[in-house]
Amino acid sequence: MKIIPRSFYMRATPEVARDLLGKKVVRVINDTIILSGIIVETEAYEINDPACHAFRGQTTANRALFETVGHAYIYFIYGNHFCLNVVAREDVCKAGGVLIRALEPVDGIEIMKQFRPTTSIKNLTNGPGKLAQALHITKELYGVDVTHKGPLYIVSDESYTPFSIISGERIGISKGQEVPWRFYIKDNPFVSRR
DNA sequence: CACCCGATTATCT
DNA sequence: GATAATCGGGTGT
Repeated sequence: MKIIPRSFYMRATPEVARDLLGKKVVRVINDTIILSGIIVETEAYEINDPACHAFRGQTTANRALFETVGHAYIYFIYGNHFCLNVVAREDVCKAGGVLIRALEPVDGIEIMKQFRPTTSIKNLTNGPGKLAQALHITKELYGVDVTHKGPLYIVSDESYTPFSIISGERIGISKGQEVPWRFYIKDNPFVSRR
């Protein structure tokens, strides 16, 4: 259970997206409450891709995508939901990030249910807006460094069962469907769509 | 400042 | 599977 170093995120965005599967997102609230989940679904977005928020250049809202890798890029969408990305790209790329689309809940499940009341645990973190709500991820965490201990960071979890990876078209976009930059763990019940 | 729309979700049928 | 809800940010006037 080690924190993933910044160098991990300094590679081509789709590679990082694929390799984040099976890693663990840890959310610490008030230095005491620990919530965590295994990443089971991701998508890659980089600047030369019309579906990427950075495609039309840097703005106040997307600036994190252009800054140092290994930080959180969080955005608010459809008037309701926050979504979590981790900034990741190789040197030659000006901006890029990995959208965390779904988690398999591990620690603090009862607390997650308080942030996001739901009858079925399967409905707790199986979508980008859902997991942000369950882990209490808001714009306050914008730009947080996930390569050091703090309110939000990502670790490796060697005990997680080996799995197969499937890639395909990204979900919910109107441009850039050609590239297969969505990655998910085969047969995992917490993947948002199959 | 008005207009447009989106990397979603819940709630129907 | 179809669709309404909902609102901040980007764009252009």
